[in-house]
Amino acid sequence: MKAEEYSTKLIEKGLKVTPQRIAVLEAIFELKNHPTAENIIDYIRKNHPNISTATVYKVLEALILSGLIKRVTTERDIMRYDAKLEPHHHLYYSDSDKIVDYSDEELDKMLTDYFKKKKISNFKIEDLKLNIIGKSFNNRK
Amino acid sequence: MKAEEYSTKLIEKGLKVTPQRIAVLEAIFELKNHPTAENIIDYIRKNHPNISTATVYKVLEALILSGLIKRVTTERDIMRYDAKLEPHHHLYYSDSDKIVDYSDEELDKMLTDYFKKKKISNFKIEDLKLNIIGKSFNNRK
DNA sequence: TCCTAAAAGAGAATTATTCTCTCCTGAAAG
DNA sequence: CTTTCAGGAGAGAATAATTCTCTTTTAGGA
Repeated sequence: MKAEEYSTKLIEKGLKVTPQRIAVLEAIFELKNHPTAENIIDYIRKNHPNISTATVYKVLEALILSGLIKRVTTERDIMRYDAKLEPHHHLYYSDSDKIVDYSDEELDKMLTDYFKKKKISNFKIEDLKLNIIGKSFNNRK
Repeated sequence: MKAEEYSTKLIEKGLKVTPQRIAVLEAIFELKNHPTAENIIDYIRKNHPNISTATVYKVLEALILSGLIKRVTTERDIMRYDAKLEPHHHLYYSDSDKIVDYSDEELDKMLTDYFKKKKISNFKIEDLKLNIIGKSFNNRK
């Protein structure tokens, strides 16, 4: 994706366009495996050595508030980020820190249908995310 | 639950029984809303003022490894713990930090049936956890 | 009762994240 | 064209959660 496209995304959300914001957006879109803030900072510093960690954290916060990125839930005390906005679920590898996107419209339909019938008392569902925990068959990660 | 029962749990897992371990176990079982380490430490200190934070963290780690408790996934950088071992899902309140257990055998059956038919390539499923995000209808939390 | 490995304890160290305060920039107003 | 002003960026300190290191204590079997 080109810098111009990242600018467009920012403008659409009413955010000011700055080189740092483009760099953070680019990092999240390029890095696979749902990067941590540290991964993002390392990636950006290759081309942009002077960016401050505080700036990256502030940009991440702004991007989340605007809805351009999301946080991924984990069991660890490190936050991870996700550039994919379409509804999707995650495969959590129990033998590594790998997290892989899993999209499945049939599953989504089944789940929404299920909760259309089966209400949870005093709870209005906004989103459903299935965490699929497991590992690959072969030994290589 | 009585101290004796916590001892039994520890012994069953081959863990040494100590007052600190019983206190941590008791805290997690008594505290609702999936406590943080801080919640647990505060609770224990009421009866056991000298316990060190490092001990609590070490006990939590040991309990997780033995399978007596679990960590709950969150989007935050604070770890939370869960004493409930039966398969269950969680309701995440989007307007507070509340996390509530949600058990639903019918849902579990539907999901396992679904993934019995629909395999994910090169992935062996070990567990399925649905994160249900939403909020209560009324304003009170 | 004694012995030994495991556990607890204290406090420092580490790590991730957030805060504070200042400076800069770019658009808008005059 | 200059001034103003608000939002953003930056640096470094501060904070908060967790982990580590080293020493002392203890549980539980011999």
